[in-house]
Amino acid sequence: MQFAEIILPLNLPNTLTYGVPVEWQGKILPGMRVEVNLGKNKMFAGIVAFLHDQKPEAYSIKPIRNVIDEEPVVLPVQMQFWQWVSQYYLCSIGEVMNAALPAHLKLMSESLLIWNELYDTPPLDLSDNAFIIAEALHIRKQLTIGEVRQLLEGKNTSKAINELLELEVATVTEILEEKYKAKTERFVFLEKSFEEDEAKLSKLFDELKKAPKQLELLMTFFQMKQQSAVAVPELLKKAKATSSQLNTLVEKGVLRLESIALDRLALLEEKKIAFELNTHQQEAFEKIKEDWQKHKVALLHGVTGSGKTLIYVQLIKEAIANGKQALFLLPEIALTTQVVSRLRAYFGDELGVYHSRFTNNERVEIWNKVKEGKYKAIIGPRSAVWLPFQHLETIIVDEEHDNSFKQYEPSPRFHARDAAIYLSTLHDAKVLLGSATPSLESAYNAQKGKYAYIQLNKRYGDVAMPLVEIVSAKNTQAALSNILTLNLLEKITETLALGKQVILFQNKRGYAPFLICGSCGWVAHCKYCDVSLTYHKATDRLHCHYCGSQSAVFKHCPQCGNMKIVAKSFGTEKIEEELQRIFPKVKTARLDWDSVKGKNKLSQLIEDFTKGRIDILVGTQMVVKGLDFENVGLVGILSADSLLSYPDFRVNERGFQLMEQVSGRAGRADGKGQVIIQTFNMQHPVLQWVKDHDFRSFYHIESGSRQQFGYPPFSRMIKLTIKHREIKKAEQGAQQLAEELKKIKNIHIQGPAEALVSRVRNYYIQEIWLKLPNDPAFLQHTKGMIAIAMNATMQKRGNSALQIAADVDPY
DNA sequence: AGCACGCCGACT
DNA sequence: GTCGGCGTGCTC
Repeated sequence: MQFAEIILPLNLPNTLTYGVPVEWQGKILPGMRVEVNLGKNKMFAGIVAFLHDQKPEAYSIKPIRNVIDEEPVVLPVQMQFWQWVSQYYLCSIGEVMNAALPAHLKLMSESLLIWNELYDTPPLDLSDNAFIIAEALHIRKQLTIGEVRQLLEGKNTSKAINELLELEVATVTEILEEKYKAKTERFVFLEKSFEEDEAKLSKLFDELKKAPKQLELLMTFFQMKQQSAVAVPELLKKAKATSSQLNTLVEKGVLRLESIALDRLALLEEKKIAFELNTHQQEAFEKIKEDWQKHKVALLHGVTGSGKTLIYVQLIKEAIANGKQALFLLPEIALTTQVVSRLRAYFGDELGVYHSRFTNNERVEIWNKVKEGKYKAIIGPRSAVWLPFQHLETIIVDEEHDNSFKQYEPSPRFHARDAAIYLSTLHDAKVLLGSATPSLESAYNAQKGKYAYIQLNKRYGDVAMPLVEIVSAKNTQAALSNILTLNLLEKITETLALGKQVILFQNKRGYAPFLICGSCGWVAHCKYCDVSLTYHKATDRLHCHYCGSQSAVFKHCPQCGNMKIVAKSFGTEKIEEELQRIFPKVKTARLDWDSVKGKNKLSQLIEDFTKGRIDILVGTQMVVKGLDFENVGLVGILSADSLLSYPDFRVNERGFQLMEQVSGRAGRADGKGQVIIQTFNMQHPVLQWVKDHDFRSFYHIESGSRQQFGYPPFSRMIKLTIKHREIKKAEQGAQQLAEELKKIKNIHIQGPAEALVSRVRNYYIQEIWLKLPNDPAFLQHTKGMIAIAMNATMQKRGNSALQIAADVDPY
């Protein structure tokens, strides 16, 4: 008897063992999807991890019901990759499968209610709900549980269904259906007999003289056939015919219809643009190639606007020329911009894009095209690491420092850059990390000689770096604005007069991030989370930025009854309002999570700004990432202090990266860009580094203090989050986990303690931070021990509702 | 994820 | 007295 270890898309501690029926032996391969039963009556599509012949004794074995795929959908290399992610990031293999496979390749059975044909009409002695279902069932013959739920609006479905089952009005079965549907179109062909027999054909024409419409249809068909395959809708349109006329010809045995699968991703035109690297780019390109002889990973440190993209393009071209594949990772937001169309122009159909905006069917097709090698290169965000590459030669991670490469929720909490570096070892590929402001880790690895280091410090066309001015946030005039300093207002006026655009950056959305009672100091808080509420003028309500809940604005202070409730601090909404007041004729717009919620809002906004239909753009983080605007003369950072004063060891790194990136938005074309940074703390070292564009000083000072306090990259960190609906249970669970962890040698345990936001969506949150020595062999072993400690805590009595999550490298 | 088992509250 | 709420444990 042969057995198969099956991965299911569930958070199970291990694979499950199923029996391989004799008829499938030798036909089942690892990576194929198989249909299996789980529990009483559910069916799943699981992935075969591996086959063996050791009969498990502890439980009875169910057989594999069916083999879904003819060849593996997941390649052996990917399976190794999944395994690594699961071990490294302390999550189950099922969670990895869930993240990695496109939704339409993951199947779970649905219960289907079927009408009992012995009944002519629904019986009358049913309860109201059961009768509603029975009526629908009588007409439709079958309904899924989801459809029943819709019918009853979610109320008491199981009770009503049980009633129908007991009276045998309906029966229930489980169905497992393939979710991916190929897009098809019907094409028209001439029947063989006519094709070979000219006499028969001319006889037909004679006959059809009596049916001029059919004749015309047939003539049009012959005409179109000369050019290409004839699709039904086009034929009908061109011949001005109806489908019944076409059907008559089909019934007469003249024409034949055939459904053919279409490629959803086919490009309309394919032309590839040629390009040349400039001297600096060419030098950098050659150095990368040379360094890759000795190092697997190279760090390309190139200032904003130095033309890194063309170097990437050249590297990808080479990989393709060598018959291999390339992966180009970018922060999600950058994909919405010009980069994709630029790359498409270079690579045409050989480049695939992997996007959150593709439909589930399209994602399956992208998956297949990568697996079949039809796509030679893929550009995508962090999720693109999951694609089934056959043989990668080159991986590029642009904006390598960007924290959107890290997934926080749900598990697997992986970092796409680090995962991609591991993936490269599986393919024996090379990695290029690119950034204007490298992460401290990568810079450290470069300095230690683990990574090669290539610098590109000339902006394209020798454009100068923007001039940064640090101004005191106190320099305001109450009559004008409390937020915008006189310096900034003056510069805005100047810039607009020159016909240039302005970007203002503020890291808070909404109108006022605090609503505080001017009398007793009471602050409006969320009912479900331990955070203050933000006032949004657009909705005239208070919003929680953690759980998304909204509530009405307070007219009186609930604590002291005073009416003097004032807004504290300021968000993007408020800034835009002030701008409109001060510059009534100027066109302003807002770029933040609220303003681009709609489907095409973001690309519309970007286009409007690029085309000069907007003069001043106010935004959060979103304005920083990958947006490439030519005509921006001034960038204002309104509140540097909020970027430099939150409790995290990476605050300086984040602040430096962010401000340096924002500054890079200024003066990309002519180099006369200006940056104004408003602050209450003019002497802050990070501001000086930004002013001088001084990455070296930032690196030396910051890495010195990291070493002194034993923070990464001089150690590794794991954050354990413990959640429970009851505060006592959360605290107890965290305490128990800490006790388990104390058994592990050589780890430093911090906590447990309340999380910074100690309650979200009514769950109380405790945290334990672990510091581990930075030694790969030790880490692997210790992570295993941590996983054991987590499981031991979960399995303690009364802890089943406790949620414990590990976040490895939580940054 | 779903489903069965089991223990406490509000109803016939 | 029972029906059914959800917390708990398990799925090869």
